[in-house]
Amino acid sequence: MRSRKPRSAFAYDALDSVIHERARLSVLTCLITHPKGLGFADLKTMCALTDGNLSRHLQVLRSAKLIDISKDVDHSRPHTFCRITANGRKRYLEYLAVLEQVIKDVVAGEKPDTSDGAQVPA
Amino acid sequence: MRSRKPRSAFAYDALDSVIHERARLSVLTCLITHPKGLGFADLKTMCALTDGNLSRHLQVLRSAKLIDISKDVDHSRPHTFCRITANGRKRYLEYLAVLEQVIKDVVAGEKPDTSDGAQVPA
DNA sequence: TTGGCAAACTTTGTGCGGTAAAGTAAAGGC
DNA sequence: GCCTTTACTTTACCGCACAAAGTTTGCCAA
Repeated sequence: MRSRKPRSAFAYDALDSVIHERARLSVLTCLITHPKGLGFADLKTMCALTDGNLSRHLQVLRSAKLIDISKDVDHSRPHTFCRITANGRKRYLEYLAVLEQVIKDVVAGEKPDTSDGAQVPA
Repeated sequence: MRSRKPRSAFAYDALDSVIHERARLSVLTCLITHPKGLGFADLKTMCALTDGNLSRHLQVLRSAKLIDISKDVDHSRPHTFCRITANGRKRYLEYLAVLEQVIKDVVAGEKPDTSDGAQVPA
């Protein structure tokens, strides 16, 4: 049982830094729950981001191949439409699995009663 | 039901940026699962961090009052010992709750079969 | 007894990247 | 016709993560 975990069991190096950033985590979570895609203004509101901020993060997500961006015109207004790619969905779910692992690690190790910390032999 | 969520439902602004950083998340997860505390070398190995990197993050965690650092001498060697504070535990668990919320949001919105994204009316 | 090597950190420097502020463009009222 | 609003993009700053170099102390070997 002890041999199962490598010594660096808490390294979490699978935590994709592109996704891990708060604003981008927010955007991607929006997009994965809205597979039809979302417009710029929708994302801006849902994620509570400023225009520039969102624009920048969308660029990062696109160059990482996590989202697709299409620009069309709606009611003679520019309209930027974003949706998550298949690869993006895959990588996002892998990222989520790491988050679940973190939670599992904590739940497994939490001992609420040991305020003196006298347990946990090694 | 729709009125329950604010418009910025995916903002996750409770995601504490001090904790969210990968290295620090790693360190804190180590410490919360080891309430007796851990030494510098232990943390370094478990979190797969370099000396300088760990040192820096420990300073940040301490000035945020999330951990206590005590320096004693063990076998006439300096020994830095870290343990999570009560406040640190509280804030870490609040952070974890946000992660769980992210997962819940995704699970609630995920529709694995809609590869064409034709469902989800609004 | 000192010279080197290693353990255990700390300090310094650099570059990336998140954020905000300013800029652009076009529609639509007044 | 100008001023505001929507819808973004670009630019600039600055804080922070990371790594590389520095420091201190102990131990072994010659």
